[in-house]
Amino acid sequence: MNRSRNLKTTRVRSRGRPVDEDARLVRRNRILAAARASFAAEGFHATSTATIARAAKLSVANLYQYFPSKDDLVLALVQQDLQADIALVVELGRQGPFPRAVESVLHGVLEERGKDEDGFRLRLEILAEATRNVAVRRALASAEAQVIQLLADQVGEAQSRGEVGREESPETIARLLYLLADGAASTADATTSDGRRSIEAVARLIARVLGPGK
Amino acid sequence: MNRSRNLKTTRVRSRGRPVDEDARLVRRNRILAAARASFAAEGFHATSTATIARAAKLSVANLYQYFPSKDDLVLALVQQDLQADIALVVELGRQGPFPRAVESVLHGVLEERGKDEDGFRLRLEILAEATRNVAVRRALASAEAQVIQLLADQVGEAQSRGEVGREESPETIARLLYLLADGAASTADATTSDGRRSIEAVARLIARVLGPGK
DNA sequence: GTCTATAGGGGGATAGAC
DNA sequence: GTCTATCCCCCTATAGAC
Repeated sequence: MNRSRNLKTTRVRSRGRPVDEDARLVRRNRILAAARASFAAEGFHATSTATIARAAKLSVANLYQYFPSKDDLVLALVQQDLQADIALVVELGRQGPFPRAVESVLHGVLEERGKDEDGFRLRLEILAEATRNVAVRRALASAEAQVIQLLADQVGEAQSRGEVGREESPETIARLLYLLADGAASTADATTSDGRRSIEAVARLIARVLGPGK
Repeated sequence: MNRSRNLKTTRVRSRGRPVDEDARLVRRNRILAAARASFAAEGFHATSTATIARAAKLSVANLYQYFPSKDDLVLALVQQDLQADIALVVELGRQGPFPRAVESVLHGVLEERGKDEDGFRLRLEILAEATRNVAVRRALASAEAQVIQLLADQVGEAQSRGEVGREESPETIARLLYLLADGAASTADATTSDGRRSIEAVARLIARVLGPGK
């Protein structure tokens, strides 16, 4: 739609014509959403471009007008997902005064596993892919560093407010939270009620020992 | 080698002829070793049977005499690897009196990541595969339950010896250790010296808070 | 901009010779 | 028991019509 038919010139560059950028973005996001569901269901390598195109309701050739290769599509999705992870951690860390925020983080991770199963499958897929794909590895390492830094900042502020003991550095505590969240996100039986109960117990234990000096 | 040429009958069953079972086992293990390296390098789905056969120095058709399908080969490897994980955790938990054994577990996991990189890549691959392959999922859930149970037993004994406080149940503490180990095994920057240092600090923190009553 | 059709290359698995 | 040769399907990516 909105085709200009009086301009049949082959190249129309650098004179910022509209070109329906909005429609392009909408379609791009539709592809990403389809790719997300497909990759989560079958993994990056077992998912064909045809499957994604079908889910996004366009042709394979058209898909290649939006992403130059399957690898580029994978990377775009990885970056989008890592950003969501960062946002989740930050959001969770803000819930309540700090030692209890630890419980919020772990509890929130478990909640998310129920609500956004695709997100957690994708996360495992990204961890595995990072061991062999350089671009994915870089994106993951960067996101990881950001999350730990953000957590450390939150812990530092909580220490200033006297909500968390000063026996350990903010970095160490942040790392501890990250390891626990990582574990809770990967553990197979976090989908069973027994598994979730145990993880919540761990969260309470950690919150208790992190409290202000005894 | 050792071919019997006077028995050209098609089926030689149930009259337990030698049939060189030993050679068969050797070859089977050579295939598993080749598959392990190949799967770790490229992942289950991106690795072709031709790649594995080449690495094991036999033909694809011959490989199919040992494993009826690629899926069966994957599953055999998964089970072998999960057994190794269990053995590792048990071994690590035995090193030293308990609160310090926590440090041994995390330290040992980091050591292993350096020594057996293939093992850790495979572990991520297994976690991802478990989300879509029922047989792999079952094997993983079973191994996970075993590891947590073994850890809980060790913690319980340590509590009897007064090495660990009784404020928390053995199961909760075991789960905590499992989550940390899981996190340490997945975390991308556990391969950097900064990352390792932080994780060791976490281990010390946990060992300290688990010590016998204050 | 979007499509259909197809190129060009591997993939898993097996038949049949030796 | 092991191999070579091959079947048949599906993959990523592109050419060219509309």
